[in-house]
Amino acid sequence: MKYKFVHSFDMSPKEMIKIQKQLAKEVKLSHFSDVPNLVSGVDLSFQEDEGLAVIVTMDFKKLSVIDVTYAVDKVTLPYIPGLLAFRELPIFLKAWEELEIEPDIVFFDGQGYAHPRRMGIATHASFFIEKPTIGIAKSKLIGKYEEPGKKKGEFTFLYHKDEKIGIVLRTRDNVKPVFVSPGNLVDFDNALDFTYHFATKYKIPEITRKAHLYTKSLK
DNA sequence: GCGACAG
DNA sequence: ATCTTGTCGC
Repeated sequence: MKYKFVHSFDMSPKEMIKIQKQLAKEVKLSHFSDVPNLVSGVDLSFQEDEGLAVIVTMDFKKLSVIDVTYAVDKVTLPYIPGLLAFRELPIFLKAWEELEIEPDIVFFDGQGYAHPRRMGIATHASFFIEKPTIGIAKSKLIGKYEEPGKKKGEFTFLYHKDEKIGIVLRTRDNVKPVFVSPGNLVDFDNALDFTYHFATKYKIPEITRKAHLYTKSLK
């Protein structure tokens, strides 16, 4: 991978923020014009000081699971809003090394561009795996938005300091929306289209939902 | 100073 | 994220 991960335990929050600001300069919200073939969804679960990361790979068109990979490791950092990537990426990257498949896009459970420094976990991860990424969060971290219509498919944009940073998407009728944002190497249209493609009958799009289901059953 | 705050 | 039963609503 292009970037080496600096272990979080010998870093202070200030140093982590410095790294985020540096990486943020390299974010490219460019359009991904191909139709994805294989995509992966990532989710983690924790117990005590151990974390489990699961990567589920699906066929984009068939919406079928074709591979499940995971890794377990000790966690060294507590959850700190804005610094989630430093807590979860080390374990994810361990699982990523086990992956024998090359997905076209990788979805994360959390924010992408919709972050104080535009470096949510999905965006941050892209610099290590060098793949387009998208963030699907169950709640927002920052920003303001108008409530989207109550029907599935309706959406509004999330803004921060007058800049569009994400999409508030209704994936089911009368159910709280999810917060979608491009991670890196995809644009807002891609993030919305690709995520909505996985909005079947549940609030959480199938790609991340499947990962979450495996994360629970594997422990 | 106060409120907000991904997982 | 995690700890957890019943319960309201489509």
